[in-house]
Amino acid sequence: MPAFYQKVYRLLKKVPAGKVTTYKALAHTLGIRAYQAIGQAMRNNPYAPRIPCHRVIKSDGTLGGFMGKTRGPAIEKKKKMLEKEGIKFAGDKVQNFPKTLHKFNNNT
DNA sequence: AGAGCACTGATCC
DNA sequence: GGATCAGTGCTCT
Repeated sequence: MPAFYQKVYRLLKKVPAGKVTTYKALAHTLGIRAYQAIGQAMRNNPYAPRIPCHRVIKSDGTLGGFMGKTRGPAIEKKKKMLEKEGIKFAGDKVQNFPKTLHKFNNNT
């Protein structure tokens, strides 16, 4: 797979449970501004269960879209799953978003 | 070479 | 405040 994907997955695996990250953060950590490229990596997601793609949300605090549908029943399940991890939601958004947001470490 | 993407920021209304 | 347009960088066909 492309090195770019590996970077995304590796960073994503660094995200602990009970926390989430955003496409913007991932892209910025990778040193790019193409947030959409992150989405493509998620869509491929060869490590589905290993890669917590559901922990990746939009910078707005909303989950955005996961299963190809921006608003579907699937995303609601993901939301519940995140809640079980300790993440709280304020309606359709994440509570304590900046606190729930995981920060990546540039120095590896 | 061309189109696309699970986004984001800016502009228009 | 909500919806649409444009931009972005990388990938696939």
